Amino acid sequence: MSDHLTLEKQLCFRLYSLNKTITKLYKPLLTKLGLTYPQYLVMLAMWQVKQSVPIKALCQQLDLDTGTLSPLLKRMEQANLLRRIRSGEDERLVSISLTEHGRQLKTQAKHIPETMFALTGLSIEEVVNLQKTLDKALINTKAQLN
Amino acid sequence: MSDHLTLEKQLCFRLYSLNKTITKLYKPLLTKLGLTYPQYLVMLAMWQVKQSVPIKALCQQLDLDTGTLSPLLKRMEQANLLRRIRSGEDERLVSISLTEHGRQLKTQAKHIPETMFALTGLSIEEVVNLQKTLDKALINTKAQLN
DNA sequence: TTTATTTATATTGCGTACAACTTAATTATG
DNA sequence: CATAATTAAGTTGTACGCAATATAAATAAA
Repeated sequence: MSDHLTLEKQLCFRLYSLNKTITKLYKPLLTKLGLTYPQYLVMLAMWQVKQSVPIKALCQQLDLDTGTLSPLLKRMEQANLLRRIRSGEDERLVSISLTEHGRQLKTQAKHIPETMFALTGLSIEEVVNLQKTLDKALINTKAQLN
Repeated sequence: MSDHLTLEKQLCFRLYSLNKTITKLYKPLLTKLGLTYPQYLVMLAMWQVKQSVPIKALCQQLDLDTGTLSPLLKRMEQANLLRRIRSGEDERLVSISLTEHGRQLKTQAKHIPETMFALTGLSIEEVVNLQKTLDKALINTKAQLN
């Protein structure tokens, strides 16, 4: 009877649309730091560790494959954000470490989470609840991926 | 004190990640119909109308610009999903209408919304609530886009 | 009614995103 | 030990997504 094949009823379209809109809001903030949004995600991952990280670990953490990360990291190395060093022990491994410039960028990025939170116009409760639901959906959907 | 610059705390990373995961879950369903996810969104929009739709209207509805839609629609025309017809009244306008094949695909797509809902593993209440929060965030963030 | 501005679409260039494939190194097996 | 299987990165090809630009048509202004 009722038609579910409409844009308005699609949860996934909202997700797709909000993701794009938020990325656009990040843009002016990240451009100041010379980063794109996926590059910012790499920086978030790297700022959390003191040592170098193998590319494989970044792939898993960011849920990106090497087809995306390899050229992305190459561009970030050219931008002097990080270095790629092939491991001596296992010549297959390439580890990423931040440059001094990459580490220092963290200071300039400190305000971004609060700024973005404000731009969503959601209350803390709404965000916490949203996180919870998204986490549940993430766990469930990832489990379906084969 | 507490570091907000971590992947785990990022609402936006969850959004980004879930959006990608869901797109991957759509893939096998849509490949059967010869569609990509953005192409499926175009079909959802077109299935709701009987007549032709100007590209401008699609851009607004899908929140995509012509740099994305122009080549996408060209590929869909080549796949015999739709036709692009330049308006006689206003030669600038190009209107999109589905081919017979494009219209008939709707039947094969009918099950997709329910299938995808099941894959999220969320309850109806959770989805309704999620929709509500996403809508609120969408309205707020779009208002910030100048 | 010429000229300027606006509007609709298309094109170019860059950066993801991912499937499929390649290459080189390590580990497992016979 | 030699070979097969596995693993980590990188490469190739296709499709977005968008900023910036181009083009052509319609409207507004002078």
